[in-house]
Amino acid sequence: MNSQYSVAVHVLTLIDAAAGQISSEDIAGSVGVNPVVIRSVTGLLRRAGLLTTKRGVLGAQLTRPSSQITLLEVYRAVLAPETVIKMHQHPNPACPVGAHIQGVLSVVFAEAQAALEARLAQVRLCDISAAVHLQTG
Amino acid sequence: MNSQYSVAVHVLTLIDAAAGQISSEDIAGSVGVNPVVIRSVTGLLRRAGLLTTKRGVLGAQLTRPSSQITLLEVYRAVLAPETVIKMHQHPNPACPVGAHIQGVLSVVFAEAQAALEARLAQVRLCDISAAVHLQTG
DNA sequence: CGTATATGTAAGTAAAATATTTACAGGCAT
DNA sequence: ATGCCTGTAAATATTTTACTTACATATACG
Repeated sequence: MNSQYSVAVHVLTLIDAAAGQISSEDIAGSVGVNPVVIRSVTGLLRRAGLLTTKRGVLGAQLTRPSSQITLLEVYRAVLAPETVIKMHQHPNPACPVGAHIQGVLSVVFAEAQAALEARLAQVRLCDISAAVHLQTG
Repeated sequence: MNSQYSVAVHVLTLIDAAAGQISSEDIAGSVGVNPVVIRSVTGLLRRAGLLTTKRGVLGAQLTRPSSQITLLEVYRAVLAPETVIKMHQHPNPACPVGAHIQGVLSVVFAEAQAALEARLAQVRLCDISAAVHLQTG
């Protein structure tokens, strides 16, 4: 798994706090990466319908209040892996266990993934913003 | 995340089915990797107390019935990541959001991880064995 | 006792996934 | 028209993962 998901939440938190008036370069400065990385992430979030941006125009706007955006939606937006648990790729189909282990494990891993996603669905972007600003004092 | 976890479950399933009388080369043939990879995984499982092996002696034995081994124990045994969700590494401490986002996200990610692990704790090795052998017919 | 065979482990190489950077196109505003 | 911003492609670098080779160590059996 890459760090796009974590970056995406950071980006959305900044946009939420800045009320949209923030450049990809400013965001990049806070996240600690190249502005190109930020624009790549905002592109994913835009295609997922979580924010709007315009070529040539500074800023980004959330399409909904942060109280109506869950971390699961963000997870899906950045095309994070279907299952975070990785499967080995070349079991031997000539072996009874090798032939069926992937099918069995894919069910188990999907259940574990569903449990993880259900937890992410319970956290809203506004919860992240609130927690961050609490610590800011 | 690497595929050691998935391989470990496969290995344990084979040992369970073979009642211990199986070589790392045979296991490698079923898993589809080099025997060295198998011995590396059995090493982790041995150090975690899930099985015993001996230098020079063919085979591996589970230390407990497969009904008393959960997939969470296997997960921990192979030193799978503390959290499967990856965090970005260099947020800017001079920015209020950058300074606190890691602390906030680490809590959220830990909760999601706990949900995933709780699900893995509910699956026993014998459940995997049973599911595999059902499909074998 | 010594040979064959098994596991344990280190080390080196190859391949793949991530991260980073450069370059530039497209669009808006003053 | 110029400057500034976002969008995107492409190249490079870095890191992680996978795979392989080599060999040490231990046991069993003739």
